[in-house]
Amino acid sequence: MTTSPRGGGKRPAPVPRVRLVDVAREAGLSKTTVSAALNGTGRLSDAVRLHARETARRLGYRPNASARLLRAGHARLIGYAVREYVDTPWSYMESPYFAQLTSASAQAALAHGYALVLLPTHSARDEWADLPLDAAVMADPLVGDPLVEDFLAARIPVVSDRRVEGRPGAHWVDVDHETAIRGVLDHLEAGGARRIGLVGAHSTSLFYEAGLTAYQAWCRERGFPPLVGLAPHPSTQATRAAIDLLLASPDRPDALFILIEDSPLSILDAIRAHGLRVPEDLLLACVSDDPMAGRTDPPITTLSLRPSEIATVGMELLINALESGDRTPTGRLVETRLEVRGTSRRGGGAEASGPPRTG
Amino acid sequence: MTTSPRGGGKRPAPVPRVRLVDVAREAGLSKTTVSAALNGTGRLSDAVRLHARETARRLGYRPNASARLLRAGHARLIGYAVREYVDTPWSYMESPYFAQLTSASAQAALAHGYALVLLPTHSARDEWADLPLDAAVMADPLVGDPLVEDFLAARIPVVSDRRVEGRPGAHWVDVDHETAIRGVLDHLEAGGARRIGLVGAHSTSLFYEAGLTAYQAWCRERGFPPLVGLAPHPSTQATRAAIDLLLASPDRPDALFILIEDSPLSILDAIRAHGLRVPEDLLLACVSDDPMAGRTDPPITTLSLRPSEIATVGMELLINALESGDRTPTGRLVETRLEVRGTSRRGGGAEASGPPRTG
DNA sequence: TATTGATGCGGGAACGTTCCCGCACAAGGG
DNA sequence: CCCTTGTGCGGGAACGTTCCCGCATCAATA
Repeated sequence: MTTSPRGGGKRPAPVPRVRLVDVAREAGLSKTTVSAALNGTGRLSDAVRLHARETARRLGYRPNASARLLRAGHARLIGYAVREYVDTPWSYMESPYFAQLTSASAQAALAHGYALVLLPTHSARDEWADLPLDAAVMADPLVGDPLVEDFLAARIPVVSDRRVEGRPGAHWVDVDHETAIRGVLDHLEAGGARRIGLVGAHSTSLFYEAGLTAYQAWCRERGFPPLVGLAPHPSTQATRAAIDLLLASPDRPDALFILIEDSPLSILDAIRAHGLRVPEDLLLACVSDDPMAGRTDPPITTLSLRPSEIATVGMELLINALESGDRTPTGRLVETRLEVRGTSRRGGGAEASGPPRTG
Repeated sequence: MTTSPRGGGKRPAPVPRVRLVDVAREAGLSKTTVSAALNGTGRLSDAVRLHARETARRLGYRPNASARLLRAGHARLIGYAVREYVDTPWSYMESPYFAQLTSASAQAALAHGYALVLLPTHSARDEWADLPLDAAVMADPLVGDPLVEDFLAARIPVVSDRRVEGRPGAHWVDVDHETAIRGVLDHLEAGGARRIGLVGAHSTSLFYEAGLTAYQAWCRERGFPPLVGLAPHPSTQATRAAIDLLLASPDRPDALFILIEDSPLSILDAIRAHGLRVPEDLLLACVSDDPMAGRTDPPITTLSLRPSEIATVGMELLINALESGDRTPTGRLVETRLEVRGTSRRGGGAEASGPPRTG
């Protein structure tokens, strides 16, 4: 249904936009003078400046953004794409990590006077070639990501939230996976766990690989058995299946560390379906940035990857590189944060010391 | 070997971009010809077209987006701002409704060849005046929203997800609140409820007002007592307090309809804290687009506002208006969807008929 | 041979802005 | 009275692209 207050429409009437030169003519000035008056530049008498501004206001003049851009040589526009969910292009907003990364990126960009453009996951060159992008944020890039290659080839600086080799124009921010993982494992061990199961996923993402490697090294050092459940992909169903597999095993873990950022509720459900109590029968820690994790019963101990922090730092790096014109790659590590909550504390006592930090 | 035309600087090496004219010179052609060759336009021999393309490829030519925009007169860029959360500028991604609205908007825009630019909630004119925006999406605009006014004044068409009066360039998509609310209430009544409590919020959003009005009218018709719990603002804490108030009352409701999109888990918790079983002691229906609602125990009956649908239809309206140049306001209603699940079905029987639709 | 039409390519204006200049004029010092 | 310096404003080129033309050339037809 369409509300159309006036049925009989004439031509679309392509109202010509009022340009700088229109204002100039109306004011009896040159466009140079009007431009200077509006921008607060140049040497002008107050009378002329005021007159120009008043005329512009009266005519409803709006400068043409495209023309400014062409002159300025940059658009103050930053592309943003999440590369992980290539199959399900737009579902990443459902992930708290990416939701926070996205909004924090937009916020950080705007704080520097840039705006963020949302690109689709599967973005091909022709999707953004027409966009005057100055830089790009690539969340969870693939290895040898073609999209990243495209940007670099176009000499558009890129920042990603995964460590990459130093190539000109390719910047990165990441967390110290090894330290973070070990921090969680140490914490679970301190809570009495001796058989810590790890739930990871097959993925293009480096995160799971790094996590698995660190886990195995840690187990070897401690002489603990490595108990790994691997989901074919990081989904709720697959995660649950992996958990089931671990918990159904004859030598069941006494603690679980979920590397996959999944719904906190679903994870608790999966465990309870095996008749296990948390934390009495099983300690639990999850990688998650879902605020919900703090509101479950019991609240879940989480390792936060700190997407907001990553976004802020990454944008800093990116804009630094952009405005200095320096293409030498830069990178920074940000600290993860271990939020110790009920699922990893037996007896519900106060936590040992302040929230341990890793990194 | 190219003769470096501009910038004989020893500074950070501002590598001169290769322009169309550079390709033309290298290929021994005119820029007109090269342009036509690359764009697949004009009348050119295959030999020349190939040669031009090859030369462009060899030199790594990338067309300047800003220049194209200036020529084309439009940027194919659409602004996007969520106006509801003015106080907490970027937190809207945590709401499934807005998360879905955002990603669906970006997706729909791209399907039409447009890209979405994320604007901050509190966006002032100077934040986007430099952006070559062709149109804008305003999610949950305020009444007489100054940002909307700015856009309209700049002759930039706007679409919002709330019904607005017909002003030139202002388009809208909305759901039929009345029908939707009544649909839920009818459903709860059919499940045996006679004392249906409503939890709403004070807000700038029309949604709560419309909901409350429809509810009160419905109760009057049925002769049911209106039991309303109002949260001062739509937050988890305030919602819980409102629920508590209703459930602690001596004449407790036998069903609850939560108008506020809150965490499904938190709502179930709030009810259970009163020692009530769902759906045995209390039927429950919530306005929510959180996929989690389908995975709780029992799964929650929800009224979906269908943000993806709203975004898709809205983008259609917007781009239609944009490309036709027609500023006469248009609007469309989309159907809500009532997902009947466990919390509103006593005995866990199969549902009466297919998922009732409203609208 | 002259006329027409089609084909292949290039010249140059336009898009709307900013900014480097240059010019006119006034004031002040020698 | 001339020279210098400073002030106020405008002319016009650039930014890099697209696209409307016009000018050749050549084949086909009268």
